[in-house]
Amino acid sequence: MEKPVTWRNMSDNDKPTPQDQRSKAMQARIIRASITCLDRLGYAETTFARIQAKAGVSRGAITHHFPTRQALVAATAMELLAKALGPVERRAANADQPEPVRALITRAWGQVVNSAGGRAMVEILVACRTDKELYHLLEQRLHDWDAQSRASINRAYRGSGADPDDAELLWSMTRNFLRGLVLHDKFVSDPAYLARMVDRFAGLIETQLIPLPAKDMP
Amino acid sequence: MEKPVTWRNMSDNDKPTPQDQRSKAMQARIIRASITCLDRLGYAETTFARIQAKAGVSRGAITHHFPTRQALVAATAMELLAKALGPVERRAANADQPEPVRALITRAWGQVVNSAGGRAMVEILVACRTDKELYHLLEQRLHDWDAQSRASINRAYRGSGADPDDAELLWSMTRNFLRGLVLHDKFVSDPAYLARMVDRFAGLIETQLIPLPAKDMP
DNA sequence: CTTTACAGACCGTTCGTTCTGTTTTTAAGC
DNA sequence: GCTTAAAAACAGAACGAACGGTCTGTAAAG
Repeated sequence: MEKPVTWRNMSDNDKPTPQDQRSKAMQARIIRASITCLDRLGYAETTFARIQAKAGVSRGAITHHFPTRQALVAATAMELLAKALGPVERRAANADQPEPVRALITRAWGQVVNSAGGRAMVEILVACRTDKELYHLLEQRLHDWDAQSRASINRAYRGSGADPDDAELLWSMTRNFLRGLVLHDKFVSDPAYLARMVDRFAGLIETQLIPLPAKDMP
Repeated sequence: MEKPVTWRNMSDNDKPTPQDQRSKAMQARIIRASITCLDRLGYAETTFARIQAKAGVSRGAITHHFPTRQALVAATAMELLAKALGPVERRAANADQPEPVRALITRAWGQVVNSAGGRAMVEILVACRTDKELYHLLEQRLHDWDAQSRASINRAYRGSGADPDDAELLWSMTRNFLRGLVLHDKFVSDPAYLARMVDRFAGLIETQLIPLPAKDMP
């Protein structure tokens, strides 16, 4: 009752005990079901009962690891954020310079935003707008993630705009644009139109966001 | 009990009867409260009880005009969509040619998307993703509105891209970008960053979307 | 023997919807 | 115009379902 330690302190380099492994596996299982529910049912319908059924675990298992619904969704968001940094930190195949901007944007769309996890993240962000308790749990992490994402871009690209932080500005715009596409889907009857929007947008950003040669990277 | 005729047939040019006026006023009052609730509480917390309290009307009044929650939100969406076409169809002050693109985008952001109605619309679009009943009520209207919005842009601007429908593609991208900003707010600590994103984006679109002289308009 | 990991019953609240009344407007017969 | 019956516009009680959170009990790990 004292404190529901959702994440054990792993700073000391203990080997993970069997109990830790079991806990981590259970949490991962619950979070995976949470992502599916958020994507397919939305935040409001992502209830304990739904996740319980989808994950095939008991009610007690969920409430033990995540005392409130907001805590569960927050944990889900952190999991998604951790995975979402992949494309930004990826280097081009020849590693001599960063990935071309068009390829970067295309992959960010196809593999991150336009996936079950990406759509789940949109649900969480929308919920953050009105659920103060959820936002309180996530605010710091979202800001940290944003800073990390911008720093990664600054390391590998430069912007052609006036401001010195133009590269991260352009990348913030790109993330924002791709996220919006999840909702624009409802306006168009032809899904291919979204791909055209991505392509046209990538063409615009491509002229502004220039890959830095590897030797110029800090 | 037969059919809850929410909208009376006004195709014939009768003068609106007192009862119609009263109905319309009540519906507007409920919808106004619905917009406020959607903006401040989100779709999930926009309940009959909340709207009832905010609008100061009885439960029966709401259920009489809107038999289900989805019907109420759908009516709210139609109201918002009707208002949202304003900036697109507006002409420049001198009327010799359409409004400059930068001014158009700035106004679309400040007066449409980044307003209580704009944020409410984002909530509705997100809800459409997972609420099939709501989406069924709105799908056709959303597609029609999309076509109307694109047609308005095509009438007053031309795109500099390869495709003949480049203008409407660029405008779809702009709408999508501005909508996403409502959520990007949660990532940044400084709200002014959103304004910078709008400005940078407007600068990009400005080079691609060219106002047509009035004489060239159909 | 204590603590953690789970299991599942339980509870007060709130939800959307349905329903039965009451008042106001409309339409019809005269 | 006046009377009157039907219909529409509300008002508000009632209901079952489902929600999040809590609480007690059991097995496994430390």
